[in-house]
Amino acid sequence: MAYKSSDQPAGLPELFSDLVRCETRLYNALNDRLRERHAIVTSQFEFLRHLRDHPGSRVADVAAAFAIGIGATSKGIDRLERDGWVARRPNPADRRSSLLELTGEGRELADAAEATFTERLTELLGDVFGTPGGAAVAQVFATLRAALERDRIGLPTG
Amino acid sequence: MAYKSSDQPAGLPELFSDLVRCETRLYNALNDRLRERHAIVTSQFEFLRHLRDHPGSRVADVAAAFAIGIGATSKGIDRLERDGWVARRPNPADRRSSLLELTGEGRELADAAEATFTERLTELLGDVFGTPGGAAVAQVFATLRAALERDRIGLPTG
DNA sequence: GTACACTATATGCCGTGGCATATAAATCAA
DNA sequence: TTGATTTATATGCCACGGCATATAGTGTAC
Repeated sequence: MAYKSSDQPAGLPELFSDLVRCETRLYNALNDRLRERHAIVTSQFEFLRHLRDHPGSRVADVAAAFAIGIGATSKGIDRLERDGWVARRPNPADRRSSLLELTGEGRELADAAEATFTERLTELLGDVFGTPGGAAVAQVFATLRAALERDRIGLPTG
Repeated sequence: MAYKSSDQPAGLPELFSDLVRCETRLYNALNDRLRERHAIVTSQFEFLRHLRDHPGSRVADVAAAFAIGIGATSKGIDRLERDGWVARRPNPADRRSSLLELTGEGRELADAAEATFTERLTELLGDVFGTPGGAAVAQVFATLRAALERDRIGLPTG
């Protein structure tokens, strides 16, 4: 049976606070390391990694994947393009949109930054999540993410 | 034994992606509901709730609690003060700082917004976390948060 | 094929946070 | 005391995201 909103298990607000505070600090710590080694921040690394693993994405595809606005995504891609890491290719099937792909430099950066990212993340989370319990937590969030995406919850306007 | 960074359990990057994407969508969904009912967003609610529960905090205390910069915190408090929800009281022990507290309106808003917040959060997370496994996840993040705070990881500069 | 609705993206304005700096006050050394 | 150092906060500049709008291209009905 689905949870009724009249049932309010104590602990959900505390869990959300803990999640947000962990995420803030992890993001900051990853930013520090990526900035010092590669002169990019985590959000840029995530774009690069996504485009490496999903070449030919359109701006709207990227926006949907990250649950951020299309305008913000367009501007983020502008910056990566200005820095020579991403190219907009004409979309033969639809001249309103472009197909995005990494340049050679962009791919090198994505790979190098990924090593740094994974190393730092392992320092930060390995003790807590490198356990059977950690795998269970990962499963919970994969499930939650799939549900939020299926129901299109929390997408910005534009 | 602590995790060595040379061990890189597959799944940590995926877990981090899932966490960030869940958090983005949850924050957006909570923003929507709080904006429509109380004309505030989640970050403002979190400030109000914190000041309600920790009256007499200084700006630096709030910044540390949320792992954001002191400047950003000062400006956030400015806005809450401008809207009549927070007051800066002179700190008798140190005239450089102020002691923060909610006004009567601020307290009413915090309480009303908390009901909305908890209701929406329960709709969003009740099914996934209202279970014994959910309690275990909560414990993992409480532990992680405590470790990050103890080691002062991920604090912005100023 | 032309008008009309719809879609994809780019752009402008605004609010907000990070970071560097300025200012005021407290603390410490002599 | 007084001068140097440190601390707490406020402020200015910049980057970035949300939202609204503009523009260009697509699809559809007739």
